[in-house]
Order: sequence, then structure tokens, then C-alpha cells
Amino acid sequence: MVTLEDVAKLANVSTMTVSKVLRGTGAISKQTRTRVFEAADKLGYVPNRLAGSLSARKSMLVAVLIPSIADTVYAEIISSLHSLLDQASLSIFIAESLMDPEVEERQIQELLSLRPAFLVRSGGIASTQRTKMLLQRFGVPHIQIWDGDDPQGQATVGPSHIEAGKIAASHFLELGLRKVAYIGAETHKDICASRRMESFIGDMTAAGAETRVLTEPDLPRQAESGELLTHRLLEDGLQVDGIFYLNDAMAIGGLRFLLKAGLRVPEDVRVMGFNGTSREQTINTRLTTISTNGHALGQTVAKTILENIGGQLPTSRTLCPVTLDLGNTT
Amino acid sequence: MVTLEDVAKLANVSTMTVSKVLRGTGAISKQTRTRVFEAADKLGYVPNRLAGSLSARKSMLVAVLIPSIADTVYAEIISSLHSLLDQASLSIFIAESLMDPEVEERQIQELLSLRPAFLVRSGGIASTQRTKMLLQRFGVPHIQIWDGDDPQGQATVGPSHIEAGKIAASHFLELGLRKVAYIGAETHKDICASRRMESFIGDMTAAGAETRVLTEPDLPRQAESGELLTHRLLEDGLQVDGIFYLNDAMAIGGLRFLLKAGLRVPEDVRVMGFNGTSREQTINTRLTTISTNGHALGQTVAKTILENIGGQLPTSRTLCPVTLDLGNTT
DNA sequence: TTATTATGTGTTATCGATAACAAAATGGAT
DNA sequence: ATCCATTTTGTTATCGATAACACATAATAA
Repeated sequence: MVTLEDVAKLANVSTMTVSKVLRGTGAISKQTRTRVFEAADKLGYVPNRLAGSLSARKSMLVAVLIPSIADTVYAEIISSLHSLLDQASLSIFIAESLMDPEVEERQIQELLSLRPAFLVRSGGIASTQRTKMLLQRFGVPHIQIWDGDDPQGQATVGPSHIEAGKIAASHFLELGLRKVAYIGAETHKDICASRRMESFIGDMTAAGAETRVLTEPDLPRQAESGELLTHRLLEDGLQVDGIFYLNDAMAIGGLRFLLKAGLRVPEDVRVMGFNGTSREQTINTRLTTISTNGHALGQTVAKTILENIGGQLPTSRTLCPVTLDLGNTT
Repeated sequence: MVTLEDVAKLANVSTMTVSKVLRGTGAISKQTRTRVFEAADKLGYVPNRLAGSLSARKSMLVAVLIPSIADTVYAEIISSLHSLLDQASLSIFIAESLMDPEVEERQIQELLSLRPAFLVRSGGIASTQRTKMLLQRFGVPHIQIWDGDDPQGQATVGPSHIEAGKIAASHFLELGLRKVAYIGAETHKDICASRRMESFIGDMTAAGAETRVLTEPDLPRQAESGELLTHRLLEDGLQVDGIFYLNDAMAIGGLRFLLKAGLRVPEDVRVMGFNGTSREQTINTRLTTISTNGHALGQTVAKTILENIGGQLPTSRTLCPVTLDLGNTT
């Protein structure tokens, strides 16, 4: 393995000089610079950032902890985050918390063991006491994303799920709906979803509408679950004129079932999703949904990181806009 | 920051003893073990893996380079990879190549600077000469995924895109189609897509069918592009009875356009996608598609890594199955 | 010419762990 | 009590860089 020293020997300078040249710090004459570059190039030298970070007591790593990489929302955020951080030579490493506080704790420990410069962590789950202590003790600049309503991190970037619920409610109310349902899954773990549900149900109830909540723990948040729960809702003989789903996938499953059951959407029942991830995928139906812009969120996070790298990350809160995307299901 | 030494002092032993206890190596008496654990616990010690890896000359890092994190296929692979590697305390860090050989080269360099134990890299693009040299020189165990037809890595895991194209062709031929088109995008960069296209067109032509290829560089591989290119195809006045799309998103866009244009699917035109990512998302239409199992792929990769960690990664090739998912568009 | 700055370049200590080997403690067996 | 084999613990060197400062060398001023 080629080291700084090998390059130094070939270029006939000290390792320190090579280090300076390669990082562009310090004052090195043009000739030695080219000599060093040539040597490094000839040897195919790739710096060892493990050693570098250890020595400099600062790393170029950004740790990201999200519930699931396979979830489009987070994937989009990370992708956008990556593309900006990349320009600053910051590497991203990721872990999944699966919405489980215990897992989150373990993962954060793993992540911290790499001594990242920043920790980007999805909020929305009830972190354990130990997790909070760890974060505090380590003093890593810590950005919480997704749960914009809860300013836990030093910086918080995310949509307000309370607002999302309000938007759904006000839209349903404008349409004059009087009997509505919320259909979700795993509500006990997902604080963000709970916020949407509560503010939605709260507003609807306050306006005198009849409400119903259907959730079931340990149900994957997929189309089939939407179908299942919608099926259950209808079985109960309940007549609803609007359903707000946990996410788009479940809304689509629900739609599937409603149409199969002979109901007309939006004439008989109106349907609203959350997340806007399905806009791309549907053919005739454009789901009415409340969407957040993952790309923008990622950008904001990246900007926050780049602006504060090396310094103190100030406490701040950025609320990302949530917008109502009118489709043809309401 | 708490170090090994702090723990050692508190437990009244040497750092080496602490190191051994925490890693479970060497023979340490039960009492010192508990003493060390208690001390570590009290101090909230989290090992510094930068230092550890540097010292042990081996890291617990797995580098992953894929075209795009936001792409469902890859996200699924990484997610499944993560969940297995996690059990072995292997951390994943990722980078996007954007299907650009230059970017790939830069990213690989960044990734190698962390001295990963394994490099998982998506094939399907034409790597630069320097990239190949780097990989060889570094001798990192290197697993190529996605392009199962091209055994470039020490281990290759992926579907055969040639087979995928053949499956599409044979299905179309069984249905008696005589005039078919392939609609794609960015074909010059994406070798995998090219393989599908070529084997599809090859087989169709060999069977005497009339074929047409419509691709355009620098077009995002999204629904809109599918709409656009399908529009263009129809404009040309060409009558086709089957279209094979680059991926599901584009197929869905295509479908959207075909239906808008008053064509019946599958009666007038048959449509086939690739990837099976949309099964979840559609409501009435189940797109006929050729799908690969990203989860299984990730598992295979993880297994390969876990089995060969610390040792030599033997050259191997695992072809992942591609299956025809019959929907109602053919 | 000598003193005084800049401008380059090199020295030494250090970061936080682990490997490899060395030393001490323990426990029978004689 | 002595010795050898185990079991347990500690020492020293090292991994590959960087920080901080020290030392040359060249450029400018007095």
C-alpha cells in the first residue's frame, strides 16, 4: 500500500511537504508542488483518510440514520444530500433504525464510533434516554430531519406533520365532508404519522365531523395494508365520505379496494394520501396527496452542514413546506 | 472524548486489557472483564474505529457505489445489504456514480481513501482505465453487482440483462407480435439497458419481426420521458403492436400516452416494463414487467461478504433470476 | 554588508487504537 | 517448597497521517 512516505521519498521531500501539497495548505513552491503531484500520480497514491482523520482529530464523514433506505422519501433526501456533500469531499455513511428506538441506539453507537463530523438523524421515533445522553456527551453536531415539529437536534429540518394533518382536514372540510377516517399503521412508533393523524382528527372533530381511526401495529406501510384496512372499514358498515391515509402507497391500496367494492372515487368517497411519491407511477388516477420535497430537504441539510463545517452548529429550525397536490381522487 | 486509556485507568488495568475485553479476544478473567465493562459503561465509552482500523490494518467498512440512491432498485439492494451486514458490525458508506465513468473514478478514489474491507460496485457502465488500475492496485475485494453478464469484479452478482431481453422477446413472439419497439434513454452509458435492448431487438429481428429503437441521451428515465418518446413513436405514424420499455416508470408514462391517444392496451398495443418497481403503485393496471429481486441480490452480496471477510474473495459469478410478471398490459 | 522579513521545508510529538511478544500470577504435581 | 504449565495481564512498536513549531533559504530594507 502506497503511503505518504513513499510519495515523499520519490519526490525527495518530507512527508509533511507532501501532505501540505496534497491538501493545498501551507506555502509550497510551484516546482516542489509539481514534483509531488507527479510522484503521487506515478504511485497511484490514495490518501488514507482513517489516518488523516485520526491525526487531525476531525473526520470528513457524515453519518446518516434513517428508518429505511428503501423508503423513497429518505432515499430522495440522501441522494440530494450526497450530491452536495460530495463536492466538499464529505463521505456519507448510513444506517437504518427501522423505527425502533433500541435499534436506533445501537446504530448511533456504531455511527459515532467512526467519529463523524455531523450526524443526520431522522426524528419521529421516541429515542431512548441513553441515545440522548450519547448524543449530548459526544457533542456531535446533530441535525434532526423529517420531524419538523420536534426541535430535538441542534438543527431541525423537516415538514410540520401537524400542518399536514391540518391541510388534509381543511381540504376535506371545504369539500363539506362529515364522516371521515384516518387509515394508518404502526402508529405507536411513528410519531410523525401520529401527529398527522391527531391534527387531522382533531380539526375534523372540532368542526363537528364524525371521525374514525383505523390503524394496526406491525403492519407494513404498503398498498396491501391499505387494502386490508379499507376492507375492514367497509365491513364495519361505516359510511365515510373521506379517507386520509398514512402514505401514498396505502392510499393506492385503499383506492384499489374502494373501486373493487363498487364505490366511486371521488363521488362516493374522497381519498387523500401523503408524500407525493406516487405521482410518477399512476396512470389514469392522480392521487390527491400532501407532499413534501425531499430534494429540498436534503439541500437544506447539506447547506447547513457545509456552512457550519469546522465551527459550531447553531440551534435552528427549518420548516419545509408541505403542499396539497390536487389530483382526481378528491 | 473518552478513550481506551480512560477506561483502563478507571478499571485499573492496561489499555490492552480493555481492548481485549471489549473485542472479546484473548483470555481475560471474568472479574476483570466485568470491571472493564462497568468502567466502559460508566464512562459511556464508544471505541474509535478510525484508530482501531488504522492500527489493525483492516476496516469494518463496506463501500457501495451505485448510480443513484434514489433509484428504488438500488435502494432496495442497499437496504437488504445493510440489514445483514449490520449484524456483523460492518458499516456501509455509499456514493453515487450517476452512470458517469469520470464521476465513478472520483468516487472510487474517495471510497478507497477510507480503506474499506469490501467494495460493492454497480457494473453496467464503462469504467475508465484508471478506475480499473486503481481497483487492481488496491486489491480490495471487489464485488460487482447488477450487471450479471459482465464478470468484471472478483465476484459478480446480478441478473442477466441479456436474458431479460430474451424473455421480453419470447413473450412478444408467443403473442404473435410482428412490429415492436424498444423505448429507452441514455443508452450509451447504461450497458445493462443496452444489453436488454440488443438481445430483445436481436431475437425479434431473428424471428422476422419488424423492430424500432427509440432512445435519447440525457433523458431522465422517468414517466415523462416514456410519454415523450411514445408520443414521438406514434407521430412517426408507425404502427407497433408491442413496446418494451427501459423500465417501469417509462412504461407507465408510455401507457399514459397510449391510452390518451385512444389506443387500447393490450388490444392494440402491448406494453412491457422492466424492474417490477411499480407493482405496488398502480391501481387498476398491472403492468407486465420483467422483474429482479433486489432483496435477494442484496442478501447474496451480504453473504459473499460475510463468508469471505478476512480471507481471499474468490472469483465467482451469481446470476440472479429475472422473472416475467404477467400483468394486464400484454 | 548586516539585519529583517517572507517564503519554503523539515522535525517531533501525537491521535487512539492493535499486534506481537514479554512478564507475571495462578494452580497443581512432585 | 519448587517447578512447570496455564492462565492472565502488561510493554513496546506501529499504523499513516497532521499540528505546531523550528529551521533554512531567498528577498528586501537599512
